Amino acid sequence: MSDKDNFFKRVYKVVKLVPYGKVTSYGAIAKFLGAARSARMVGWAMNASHGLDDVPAHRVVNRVGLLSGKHHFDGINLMQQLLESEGVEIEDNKVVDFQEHFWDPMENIDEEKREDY
DNA sequence: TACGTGACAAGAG
DNA sequence: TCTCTTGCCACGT
Repeated sequence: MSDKDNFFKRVYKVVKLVPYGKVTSYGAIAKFLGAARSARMVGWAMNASHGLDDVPAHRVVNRVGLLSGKHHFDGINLMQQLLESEGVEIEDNKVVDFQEHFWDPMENIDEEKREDY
């Protein structure tokens, strides 16, 4: 399964699982995919996800909750607006109460399903 | 074919 | 505690 799908597609699968009103980090996704030190690749995957309507890239932020990818959205505030519409407060390009909104794939995707990634 | 780039994270000093 | 350096690897030129 994962052999056929490239790293990007695996990233997309995880991002799609992020629930409404929640956010996760590049590192968390990278770690989940077994490439903890390849968080940069997750960023690349997000960059390549433009045009893919079903990939909620706005729910992916860096480890401190910073919206480091906002400039890659059509509008500078689009990412913020999308998150706020989901109930996630943003202040200074940063997620307020990041810990409260953080969704960790390592803890929310059961092991059996992980093998599918 | 080869090299530089990149929306990050973690460890070392 | 803060800053710098290294690791990672697919994609574009």
